[in-house]
Formats: sequence, C-alpha cells, structure tokens
Amino acid sequence: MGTKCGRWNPTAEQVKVLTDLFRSGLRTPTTDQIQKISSHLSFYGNIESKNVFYWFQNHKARERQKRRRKVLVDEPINEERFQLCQDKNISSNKRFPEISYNEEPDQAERAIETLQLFPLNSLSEFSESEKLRFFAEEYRENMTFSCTIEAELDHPTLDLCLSFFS
Amino acid sequence: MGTKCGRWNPTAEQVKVLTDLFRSGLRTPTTDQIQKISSHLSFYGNIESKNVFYWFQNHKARERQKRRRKVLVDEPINEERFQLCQDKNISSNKRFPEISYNEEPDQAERAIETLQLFPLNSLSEFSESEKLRFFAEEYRENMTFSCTIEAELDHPTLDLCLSFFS
DNA sequence: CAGGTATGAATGAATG
DNA sequence: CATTCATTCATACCTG
Repeated sequence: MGTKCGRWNPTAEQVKVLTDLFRSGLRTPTTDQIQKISSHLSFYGNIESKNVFYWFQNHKARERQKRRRKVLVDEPINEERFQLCQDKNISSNKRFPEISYNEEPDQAERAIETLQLFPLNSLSEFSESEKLRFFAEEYRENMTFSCTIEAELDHPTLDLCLSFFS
Repeated sequence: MGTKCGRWNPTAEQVKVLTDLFRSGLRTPTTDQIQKISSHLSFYGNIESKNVFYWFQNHKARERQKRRRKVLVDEPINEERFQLCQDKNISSNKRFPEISYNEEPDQAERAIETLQLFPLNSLSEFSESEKLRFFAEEYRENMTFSCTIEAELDHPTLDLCLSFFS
C-alpha cells in the first residue's frame, strides 16, 4: 500500500479501465468525460478528476516518448530483435506491465553492428526526420470517440457514448 | 554479474562516461543527446535510450536529495517546513473543480492547518529561497554545453558539441 | 541467508 | 503538449 496517501494510488481495476479506454483510442478526454470516468472509477477507490486528467496526460506523453526512443535506437538496429523483444514482453511490474528487456545473445556483436550502422557523424541526420515522426498516432485526436468498457465486476458499465460532438 | 537482464546493469565504462558527462555539467540531456550518448555507450554493452534518460533523472534527483538532507541537518528548523510542505499539499487547484466523489473527512482540516502554519506569503517566500538555494548548482542548465569525454579505451571519443540552442 | 544500501525504473503531479 | 521534479517500487549487490 502506498499508505502515505500523499498522492493518488490507482487500484488495479482503475488502471485496467483507464488502459482500456486508452487502448480504445481515448487520448485527451474532455472535462465531461473526465468527470464521468472519475465518477465511475470512484467505485473502485478514492479518485479525483485531476487524477484522470493527469493519467491521460502522462500516459500519452510517455507512450510518445517511448516510441520516440525506440524508433531511433532499437528499430533501425535490428528489426527482428525488436520484434522478439516485444513478443517476449513479460510483465516485470505488477501494476503496469511495460516493455521488458530481452537478453541480447551477443553484446559485443551488437555493439559492433551498431557502430557500423551508426557512426557518430551520421547520427545527426536523424535529428531532422525525428521531427516529422509520429503523425499517424494523432489521427484519432479529433474524432468521435464511442466506447463501452466491460467492467468485469458487479459495477455498472461505464458508458462513454457522451455528447462528444456538441 | 546480473546476467538476468531483468534491468539494465551499466558497465563500469558506461558509468564512467555518464558520470563524466554529469560532472561536466550535463543534467538533463535532450532527446538528441540521449540518443547519441546511448548509441555511444552501446559500444560497452547493451543499453537503451531510456536507461540514459533514467540515469540522469536519478542522478540529478539523488544529488539534490543529498544536498537537501545536508541542509536539513544544518538547519533543523527547515526540516519542519519541508515535512509539512511535502506531506500536506494544499488543494487549491483552479484547473480542477474538485468535484471529489470521495471527500477525505480531514482534508479541510489539514488544509486549514497548513494555512495556519504557512500563510501564503511565507510559503512563496520559502519557495523562492529554495530556488535561490539551489540555483547555483543548476546555473549550467541553459548554457551551451560542450564537452569531450576521454573514453580511455579504444572506442572513438564521444563528442557532445551539439547544436544545443537550435 | 537476512537486512541494509545503492540504484534502475516507474509514475503521479505539476509547470510553462 | 514537453519537460521536469518528487516519490515510490523493485532489484542487484554487499555485508555480517
């Protein structure tokens, strides 16, 4: 338990709902949506609207950051390894299963490979393309979002078919 | 060795380079810098960008912690202020209407208590002195950072003379 | 092996 | 939306 209670400590159920919403495409909930989500999640424990707000802010930002770094470092080096890394993803964190490391069979080999692919002076080229990187992920932003989350518990379903386009 | 690869385990060389960079004044590297550093350090072993990111975050934060603890020892009076400031956060957020479905019974009480101990003007004053206190150590933050690390090995030098202010 | 410490990792909460 | 800070969790490693 986070006992200190200085800050919000989401329960597993709360995280699940939030994650489901996120995976369903919700990124920047409106005030109304935040209210409803918060109200719904209060069933599972203490929560405030701002917690929901921050959660989405953080989750979106970190998803972006993660991708930013992956694309530049992992992907170009070796796509197969990257895939393997994703597939072998084992939750190392009880609360938020995240990416995990896969053991590189040969570190020295990879290092050499990396250096060959990315001599220092060629790295600067990526700075440019870095800026036009992720447009695709934003395409949902202004779309109507309609989703119903199954709570898997005896709590009423969270119906988010809100007046989204008013 | 922690061959488990459950989490990144920096090699001595990696730590040395990172520490040298830190000592040279680098505190919060940009994404580009993180990329370059990570790429460079991959020569010494497996590493990801986020490892570099976390390393600087942690190192800076813990440096701050140490300094703060030292100050607390020197001036015990400040300790109370620190504790109170950290434990009881004033809920005076304007962005969030504080709909609060689960109101903490003693929240109002604590808020009053906090206000009594720290009238607004004294709080801001403290905040300012805090900033001043640690200004010295961060003065490099926005300055141009230019440093060349000697790797002491047969690996090419890491040249971080980047376009810092673009 | 137990307990403590150092530190990697994560994330809530801001701020500009 | 990015960036940063504070705090906490998790784990490697050391020591007795």
